[in-house]
Amino acid sequence: MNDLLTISEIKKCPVHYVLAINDTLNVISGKWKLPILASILYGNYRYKDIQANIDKITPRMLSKELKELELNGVITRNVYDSTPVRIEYKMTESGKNILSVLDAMVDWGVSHRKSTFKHSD
Amino acid sequence: MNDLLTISEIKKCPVHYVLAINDTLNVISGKWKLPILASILYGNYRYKDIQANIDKITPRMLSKELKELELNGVITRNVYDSTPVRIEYKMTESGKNILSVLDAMVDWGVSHRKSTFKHSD
DNA sequence: ACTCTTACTATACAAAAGTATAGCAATACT
DNA sequence: AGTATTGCTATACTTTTGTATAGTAAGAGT
Repeated sequence: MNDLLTISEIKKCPVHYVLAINDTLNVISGKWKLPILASILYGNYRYKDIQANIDKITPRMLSKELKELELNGVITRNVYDSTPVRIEYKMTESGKNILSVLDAMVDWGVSHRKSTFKHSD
Repeated sequence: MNDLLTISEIKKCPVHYVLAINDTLNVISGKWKLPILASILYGNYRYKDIQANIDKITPRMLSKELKELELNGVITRNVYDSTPVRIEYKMTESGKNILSVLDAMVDWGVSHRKSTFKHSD
């Protein structure tokens, strides 16, 4: 799916590190992955709620990304036999931990902006 | 360039966090960014060296990505007036710190793989 | 004048990622 | 039978990202 080349193809960085980095990138890259994860984290578990919560996402993209996130073990999909049918997407335990990566990204991003004197954007 | 939507467009997450995350994603996403950064980190400073070091990258992509990384304040470009001309790309101090993000990604990726019992890929 | 080296740029094309718009299937309620 | 709600799928299209291949510019050496 993602055939990013990385450190391994260059020198000694262990292969499983590279795989790990690629896994992580797969989970967070793309236009809608983070918005979706954030929405679920903030308590929107149902398709309609997530859709309403994210401005301008199309149903195609939403279901595509939800499928991928489920496949990657980041969220779960549960069907409840109420009526109308209720389907809930929730973060897995492992999925929740991805916040630590986001924290690292915020930290670097903020200090990088400071040290590089960016004003606008 | 990257109009990733994120947490802010969903709820309360502070805007500068979102900008920070987007900055970070811009620096590491795409097929060649990490290989290039890794190559420079490993001591390949010159265009030819980086190119020789990364299998199958085209000159177009290499110069495109180097420009972007420079623009983003992650690497510097220095021209030395030797002959033939020598140009060196090096990580900025801030650029080097992005390793902390990669560490977080490796950590999550590895433990996620464990907890999800992935075997192959 | 020709060749070598380094560090690229130009043009055309292919593949991947995302958008727009419409419609479907299941169940219940009226 | 008709309408509403939820959770999607289908098809066609545009945009972004990456590839392939060739060529350029500047200086030194022969």
